[in-house]
Parts: sequence; C-alpha cells; structure tokens
Amino acid sequence: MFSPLDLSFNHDNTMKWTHTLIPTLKEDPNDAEVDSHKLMVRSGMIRRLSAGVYSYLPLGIKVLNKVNAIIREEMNAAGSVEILLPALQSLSIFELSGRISVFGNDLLCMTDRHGKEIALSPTHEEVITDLIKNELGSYKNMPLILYQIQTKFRDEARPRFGVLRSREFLMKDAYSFDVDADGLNTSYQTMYDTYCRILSRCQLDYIVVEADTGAMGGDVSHEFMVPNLNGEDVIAKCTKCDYAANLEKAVAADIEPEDEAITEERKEVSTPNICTIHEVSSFLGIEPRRMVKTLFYSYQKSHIAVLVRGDHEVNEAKLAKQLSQDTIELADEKTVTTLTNAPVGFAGPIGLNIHIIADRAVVNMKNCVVGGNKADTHLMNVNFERDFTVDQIADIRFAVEGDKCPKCNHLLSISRGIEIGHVFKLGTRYSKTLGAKYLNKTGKELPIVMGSYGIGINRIIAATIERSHDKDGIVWPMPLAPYEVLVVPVNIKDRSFMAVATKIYDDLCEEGVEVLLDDRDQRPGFKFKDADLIGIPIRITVGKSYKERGELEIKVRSSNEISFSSPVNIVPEVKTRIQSLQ
RNA sequence: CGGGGCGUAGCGCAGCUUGGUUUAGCGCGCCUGCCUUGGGAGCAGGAGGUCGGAGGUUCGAAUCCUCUCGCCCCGACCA
Repeated sequence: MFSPLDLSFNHDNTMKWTHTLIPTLKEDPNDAEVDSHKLMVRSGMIRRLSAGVYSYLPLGIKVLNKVNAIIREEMNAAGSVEILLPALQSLSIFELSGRISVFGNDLLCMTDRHGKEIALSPTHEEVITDLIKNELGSYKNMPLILYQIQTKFRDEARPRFGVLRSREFLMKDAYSFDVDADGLNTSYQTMYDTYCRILSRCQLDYIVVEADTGAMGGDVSHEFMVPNLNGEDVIAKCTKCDYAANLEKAVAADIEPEDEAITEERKEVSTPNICTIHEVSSFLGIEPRRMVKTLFYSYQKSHIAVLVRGDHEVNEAKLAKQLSQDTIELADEKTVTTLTNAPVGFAGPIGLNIHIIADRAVVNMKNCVVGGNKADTHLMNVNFERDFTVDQIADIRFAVEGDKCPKCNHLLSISRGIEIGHVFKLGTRYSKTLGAKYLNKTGKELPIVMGSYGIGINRIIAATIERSHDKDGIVWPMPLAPYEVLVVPVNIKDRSFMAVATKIYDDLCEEGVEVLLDDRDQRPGFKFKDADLIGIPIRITVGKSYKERGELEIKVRSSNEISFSSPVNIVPEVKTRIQSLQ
C-alpha cells in the first residue's frame, strides 16, 4: 500500500485508482431518468448538490477539460481570442438592453450590501458589448472574435435530465464584431465551420438546423443538434434534401387546395356540450383535418382571432412574429365568451368583429366545420371567401408529420434532439441599445455589427454518453475519454502481476499516454464491471494470459475486440490503437 | 406556476393502510478477520439512523392531523 503522501507514482497524465476518487455505484440513482444522467452518477463523474446543481468529481472534470481543450484549440485556430468576463453583473446593464423581461425568472438576481441589484449572468451579450464599446472605436480594430469558457446561471423553471438542463452550467460563448453585414456573414461562417470541427472532433453525430432567435434577438440563427429521443428540442428534417429546422421555426410547404366542389349550402348543426375538436370530430363523424380551430389571443389589451386546421397547432412564436409582438397569450375564458357570445368551444370565424388571422392551410380547405358562435352549435359545409373572410393569411402553425419540405416538397420527418450549440447573427441589436459604435474610413459613426456563438460544454458530455453507451456503461470516444488506457492487474497480491502492471503504467506515462491503474484490492469481476462502467477506451489486463503465456490482454471497449501483446511490445501496440481511435 | 409522486444508514428500498413485541429492518457499500482471485464471491464479527424539519392528536407516533423544507415526474416556460 502507498500512503497518501507517496505520490511518486502519479504523473500529470496518470493516476492510480486508490489515490483518486472514483466512487462508482452499482445501482441507478433514484432521481435520474435518462441514461446519461444515471451513468454520470454511477461512474462517479458527478454528484448532485441541489436541483440542477452538480459537483464534478475527478473523472468528470477530466472529461470537461478534454472538451475545453478541443474547443480552445479550434477557437484559437479560427482566429478568435480567449477572454474571461465576470459572472457577476449589474442588473442595470440588462435594463439597457431590455432583456430583464425576456429572461424573467430565469435571471438569478440578488441585492448586494449597498442595495444594488446584481445578477449572475445567464449569458454575456450585454457585458461584452459594454466592454468593447470603449475599446473598439475604429474600423481598424475589426473583425474581431472573442470567446470565453464561463459558468452561466439560469434559474430554470424545471431543471432536469442531470447535466442536460441545469441551473449552473459551463458554456463556451463567443462574440464577433464586424463593421458591416458582409463582415458578420464571414465571421458567422467561420464560427459555423468551427463548431462543425469541434463536434466532429468530439465524435458526435450532429445536424445543423435553422432556429428561432428567441431571447437573443437578431435574425439568422442555427442550432447544432445531437439527435436523441431524450432531447428537449423537436426538429423537422427533410427526408430528401438538406432542409432541417427547429420546429419553432420550421415551415411546411403550402398544402395543395382541396379538390372538392363547393355545392352544399352551409348548414347549422346542434352539438350539445360538444366542445373540443376531438369531441366534435367523433360526434359528427368528420376528421379533425376537415375542421377549423378558432382561437383567441391577447396582446397589448387587444384581441385577435386565430384560425388553424383542426389537426394543427398554433405556433405562438410564429404568430407573435406576424403580429410584431414579443409576447402574446391565449385569451382567457371571459374574453372568449364575450367575443363569441357563446361558451368556450363554439367559436368560429363567421360573424366575428375582430381582426382574424388564418394559417395558410385554412384557406385551402373546402366544406369544413367551424364553431357557430352560439352555444351548442357548429356549422358544416363552410367555405373560405363564400362564408367568411380573414384579415391576414400567414404561416402560424407547427409543421407536423406528413407535411412537405418547403425547399423540395419531399416528406418532412419530425424527430427530437439535444441542442449543443447555437449561433446567432445579432446584427446591431446590442450595439444600438448599449451604444457600441465605431468610426468608419470616412469618419462616419456606425453601430458595430455583432454575432453570438454558444456551445454547452456539459451538454456535449451528456449527449456523448446518450449516444455512446451500452448496458454495462459508458463507451467513451477516445478524444473525450478521461483516460486513454486502463491497466487492470486482476490480483494486486500477485507480485508478478503488479510488477508488470506498474511497469506498463510507467512506460505509457513516459510516452505521454493518459493511463489509470486499477490498483484496488478487488476481485477481477468487480474491476471489470467498473472498467466497463467508466468506459475507458482501452483496457490492458494483467492476468490469466500473462500467467500462462506471458502475454497481456488488450481489450477495446467500443468493439469488445481482444488481442494480446508481449510486455515489450505493449507500448507501441497501445499507441497504435489510441491513434486509430482518435 | 398548475397537476401527480417521493423523503426511513453512504446508495437502493421495506415497514405507514389498521399507532404499541421493532431495542426501526433488508440488500448493496463500509470496517475487522478468515478465505477467495477472469465478470459486481463466501463465512464470521462490527460500525453507521434526530425515520427531512416544526407543531399537534395520544398514555404511546416512522405510522394519524396541520404547516414547512427538499427532491423527482407530467404540463406551462425556456440561451
């Protein structure tokens, strides 16, 4: 045994299990739902402090640092420059950008001893803009891309899935500064390409989708998604071409007008207590797609009627954009009753005296069913233009399975994904509100044109595990693995085993290989289970084959491929394998 | 924020319905010894608990009631 002070055996890139803290668990933690969360806890990478707040243990920080290193290399290679901004911000800076209301309760605020309101930063657009407005006075200083790796704080309404949605998380955020839109386009493309390289080096499968800009503002935005059933984002992707978008943003190709004669007269039917689309549909024996859903939204004290097909859902983000509003909300029951002269459930477009906005699909429907604006009444054989008109036609719904691609008209598929990265063309949103201006060649004062680029580092790790694990544990891709090699002497009391194991450990260390030695006094089965759980890519076993033939066993975690090597050849052998797994 | 569920040893759980023979239990882990060494062994002994917290009902509360804190799930919300 070695005393805790005897660290002579530990080098920068090596570690003995008994000298570190890798508290593995045989059973799943009871508060974990998704595989990545369970495995991160079981493998001893993280422990929960409180909801959405996690400590990283040695194995966890090792992986975190691997991701950080890849990000730094690629960001630096792309010509961006690292900085570090404070996590503590004054609230007044958010007042200037007008984002206090945008973040709402997600913003973690507190009052300092002077009574000043301060916040833990959820993101850094304001801080960076405030910083550079004093430093980038001239076009000569641009283009410039600055980045940092920083902890962000968001008081999430509902943290979940372990590190996938937490209240405190690590983010690499970058900001570009250009003199004009062309410059921004170049910077944006550079970051876009850099993100592709970063994720490829992490060996993550990802797709890039068009995204809504949400709370960030700006116009163009892309998200980097890792396809996964547990993802919180929904993606619409063309089955043929490269079109892919977040469902918030996704557009479906216009639906063909129904080819049906308008002959029947409109007819009133009694639908006692039959309110929902589903109820009316089964009561009348008519598919939901033949019905029009009439909803009411409120904003700025005014109300509006919204029409979508019965089997479609209103996309409030699109609707708000159409109405040039930041927020809109579904009208309350009282409003609906007043506007329709009927209980909720019988609203229709005919005879309404307010602004009506219809989804594009609605105006192509023929002989449909609508509410009668009268209790217990619906109308059949209703037709756009003949029976009602609208004030505005727009795309205001979510795309659904069965919709066609807006680019090539082939089928769209709907799936889920984990948002790993998000890039935005901010334009002058922040430079204007915070006053970040520069002088151009002719001495004219102009707002700096900005972009913002974020990557969730914890999410890269969790998403990697989601994509790469089996029933026994994590299967680390070589670039992110906490150690490249695990050396397992099956019995530490066997002197010859330990002698060889420590020799290999030292030799690999000399060669710069990252290696962990399982020097615990445990039975082989126990160690193998842990080895599979923590998922080190290459396992070298000193055991049976060594005793019998003087050979070491090399096992590759990802392929389960087993090979043997003599002690003298082990180092080059292992290095070759590491190479091939990079 | 709405709905549901759960807090009992480091971890995973039983006990609660019907209050008292339970000195609060089981599995894993932990400590000591023996034994064992290629897929989470075995035997023996042992440590570890304000039953989340506060108040109440009662002769008596892990168990019943009230409040409170924490955690998880569904929804709403969300770079």
